[in-house]
Amino acid sequence: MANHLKDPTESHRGSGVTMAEVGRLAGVSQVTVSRALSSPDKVSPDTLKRIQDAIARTGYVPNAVAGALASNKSNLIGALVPSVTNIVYSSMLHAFSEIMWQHGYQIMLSETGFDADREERAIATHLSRRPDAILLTGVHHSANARHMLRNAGIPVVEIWDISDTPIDCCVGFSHTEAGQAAADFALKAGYRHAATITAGDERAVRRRDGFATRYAKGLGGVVQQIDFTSSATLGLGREALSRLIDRGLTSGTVLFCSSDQFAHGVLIEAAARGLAVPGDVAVIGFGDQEFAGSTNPTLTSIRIDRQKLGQAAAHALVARFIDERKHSAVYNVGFEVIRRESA
Amino acid sequence: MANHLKDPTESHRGSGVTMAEVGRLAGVSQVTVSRALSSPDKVSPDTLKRIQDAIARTGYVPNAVAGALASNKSNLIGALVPSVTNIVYSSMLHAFSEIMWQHGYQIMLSETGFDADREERAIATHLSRRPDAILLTGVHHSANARHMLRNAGIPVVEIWDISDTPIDCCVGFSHTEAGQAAADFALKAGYRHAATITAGDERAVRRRDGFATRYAKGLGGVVQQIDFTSSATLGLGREALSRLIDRGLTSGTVLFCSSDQFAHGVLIEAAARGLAVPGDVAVIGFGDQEFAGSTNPTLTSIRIDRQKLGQAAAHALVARFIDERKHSAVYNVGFEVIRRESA
DNA sequence: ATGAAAGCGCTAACAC
DNA sequence: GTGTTAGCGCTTTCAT
Repeated sequence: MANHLKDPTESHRGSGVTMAEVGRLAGVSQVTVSRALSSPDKVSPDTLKRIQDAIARTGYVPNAVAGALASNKSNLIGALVPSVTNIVYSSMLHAFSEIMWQHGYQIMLSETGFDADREERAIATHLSRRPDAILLTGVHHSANARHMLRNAGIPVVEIWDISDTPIDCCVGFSHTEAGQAAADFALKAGYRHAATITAGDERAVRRRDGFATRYAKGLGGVVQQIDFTSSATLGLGREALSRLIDRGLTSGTVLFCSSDQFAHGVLIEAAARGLAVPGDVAVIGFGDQEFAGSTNPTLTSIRIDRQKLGQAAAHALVARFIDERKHSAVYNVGFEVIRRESA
Repeated sequence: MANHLKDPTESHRGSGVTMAEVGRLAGVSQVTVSRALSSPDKVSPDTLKRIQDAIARTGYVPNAVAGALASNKSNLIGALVPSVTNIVYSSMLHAFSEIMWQHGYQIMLSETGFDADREERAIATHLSRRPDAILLTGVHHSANARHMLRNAGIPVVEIWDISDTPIDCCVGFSHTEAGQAAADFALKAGYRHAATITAGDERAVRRRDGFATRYAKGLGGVVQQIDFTSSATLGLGREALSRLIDRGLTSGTVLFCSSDQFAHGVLIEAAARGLAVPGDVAVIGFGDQEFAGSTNPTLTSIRIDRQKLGQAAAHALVARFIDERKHSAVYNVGFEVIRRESA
C-alpha cells in the first residue's frame, strides 16, 4: 500500500500512520514514541505531551502485529470450545475472556464441534498466530495435536475435565465422579429404579456410566438408558420420557439427565401427561442452569461453577506467564448436587 | 529468546523454526519455501517434495504474524457481540464464524455488554491487530468508534439491526417493525388487552414501543408495561406475570415478551396458577428459540433466522473483500410471526 | 532522557 | 522455476 500522498485524509488500512510519522510530528524519533506508549515515565513530561498531541492529531493506532513480531509476544489467547451456542461452554468462555481481557489479552475463538480432527486443524491455525497461550476443552486430543502444542512451548490449559496427564495444566472435574454422586444421591433418596437420558457427548457418556455403574452396584438393578447422538434439547427430553413410558416405566423411577435441557423437557412432558414429579418420575439434571430454580417443580441438578472454572483457567495461564512452572498443574473445581423439588 | 543451541528438541515458542531453516534443509532459499506454501504449483515437484519433507522433519509452523505484517493482510476478523452467553448472539456468531472459517479467516472475539464505552475500547484494541474486517452488533456506536472504524478503511458489518446510515454495511431487521407486527397479530387475533415484558436492552425497548404504539392505535387502549433492567430469564418471566396479576390482570390479555425466556416463564407461572393459555393470558415471545415448539402450550414467537443473519453478514464481508463497493449496503433479513398455541 | 542500528519472519517486487 | 533485495512497523539493545 504505497502511501504516495501523505494527505492525512487519505485513509486506507488504518490511515497508514506509523510511529515514525507521529515522531516526526512531535519532533522526536520513532523509538521515543514507542517508549511514550509502553513506559510513559521514561520520557520527559514535555515530549510526552507533544507525542500525545501528535497521536491525537493523526488518529494513530498502534500496530500490534508489528509489535508482536518484534517482541515475540502477541497478547493473544487461543480458545477452542466445542460450541459457543451451548451455555455451559459459553458461560465458561465469558468468565475466562473477562479475566484475560483485564490482563491485556484478547481471545481468538474457534469452535471444534466434538471433532478431534477439526480441533487439530484449529490448533495448527491458532499456533501460526503465535498466541501466548491456548485454552482447550476436554482432555482428549489427537496425538499430533498434543505434539504441536508441546512444541509450541506455550502454556496450555485444558478445561471441563481433569486428567492425570495434562499437556500442561487443566481445570475441571471428574465426570465419572459426577455421575457417581448423582447415583449416590438417588440411592440415598430411596429411588428403587433408575434410567438415564444422555446426549451425544463423550463426557456425558462418562457421567452416564458413572451413574449406571454406581447405581447398579448399590441396588443390584439395571439402569435403563436412552442415548441421543445430538445435543440436548427440551424437545428431546420430552421425547425421551415418552419413549421410557412406552417401554413401561415403573412409577417412582429416577431419571438422570446429561443436561438440564433434557430434564426440563421431562418435567414438561410429565406435566402434560399428568404425572407427578417426583412422585411418578423423579428428575436429576446436570449443569444447574439459570432456569433450574424457576421450573415447576424446581429442578434438582448438579452444579458446576462455570464462572469459577473459567476464572481458574484464566488465572492458571496468568500464573504460568509470571512463573513458568510454579502453579499446580491440575485443579479440580468439583461439583455439587443441588437438591430441589424434582428429585 | 536467544536460540543459541539449534537443537531441534529444544522447543520454546514454536521451536523457532523459520522458513529460512526449512529452506536450508531442503537446499533452497527461503522465498522458495514461501512459494511452496502459498502456490505449490509455482515450484518444481522435486523441490516441493524436499520442502515438504523438511517441514515435516522440523515441525515447522508458519508465522502468520510475520506474514500479516509483510502482506498487510491478517486473515483475522474482529467480532464484537454484547454477550456470548445469550443464544441469540452466539447462534448468529456460530453461523458467521463458520463461513469466515471456510474462507480462511479467524475470529477475534470481544464481549461488549450493552456498553458503548466498552465497545469503543474494544474496537480500538481490535483495530490495533489490523483485522481484515470487523463485525459489530447493533447500529448505535460512539462517534469516536465510528470515526476510528471509518479511518481503518476496512469493511465493517453491523448486524442485528438496520440503519439508513451504516458505517459500511449492515444486516438485520427493524425492531420497531417486529414490535408492530406482533401488535398487528394480536389485534387480528382479537385480544382486547395487552401488556409487555421487556428486558434491559435498547433493541427490546424499540420492539416494545413498536408494539405498544401500534396496538394502542389499533384499539385506543393503553398497553401495560413491565420493564427490567437486566437480561431476560425464565424466573423474571414468572415474576412479571405475578406482578401483572397483582396489578389486576384482565382475563384475555396478550403479553408481548422481549424474549422467549420471559415467555416461557410466563407459561410456567400461568400453569402453576392454573391459568389457561391462551384463554386467560395469551403469550407472544421473541426469538423463536429452539424450545419454543416444545413448551406446553407451544409458544407463539417472532422468528429471526439467526443462521441466515450470521451467514449473510459473513457473505457481505466476503463480497467486500472481492469487490470493494459492489454489494448492497443494507440487507434486511426480516422476521416472521410463528403462530403456535400460546397466542 | 533520547537516538541509532539491528532484526523479528515473513511477502512483494523484480531479476535471472 | 528460483534467488535477490527491500521492506512491513514495531521492540530491543546499546550508545550517548
